[in-house]
Amino acid sequence: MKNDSGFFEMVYDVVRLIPSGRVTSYGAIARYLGTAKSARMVGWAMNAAHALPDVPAHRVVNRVGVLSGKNHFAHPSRMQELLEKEGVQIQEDQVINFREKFWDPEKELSL
DNA sequence: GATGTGACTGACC
DNA sequence: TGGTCAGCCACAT
Repeated sequence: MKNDSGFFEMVYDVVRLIPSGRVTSYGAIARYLGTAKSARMVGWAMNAAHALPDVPAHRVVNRVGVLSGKNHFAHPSRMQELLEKEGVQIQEDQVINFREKFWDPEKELSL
């Protein structure tokens, strides 16, 4: 990963590595990429990731586990649907046991 | 080339 | 304990 193709590509690579049934935060990805203070950019990248088929943007939520970006999907309920299908329980647009489901690239990829 | 905006986060009051 | 403010960087206009 970490293609020099661009910031977005790096983001996509990380997001693609998120295992099913797990979720991560924009900040975690940003930090992994070295742009911790630019978590917004990750969100921005996700917006563009919308065009890509293999980028599970629904597994990316904000730091408290809220589906902040669900509104950007074709159907807002789609994000929750996909997550629940993968075993992630959602309530009030928020991931239940977010701490348990949380997938930290820095930790999981052991770098 | 300057200005505005955003799927966030951490710090401060 | 909870709401508000500012920073941050890439992309579009």
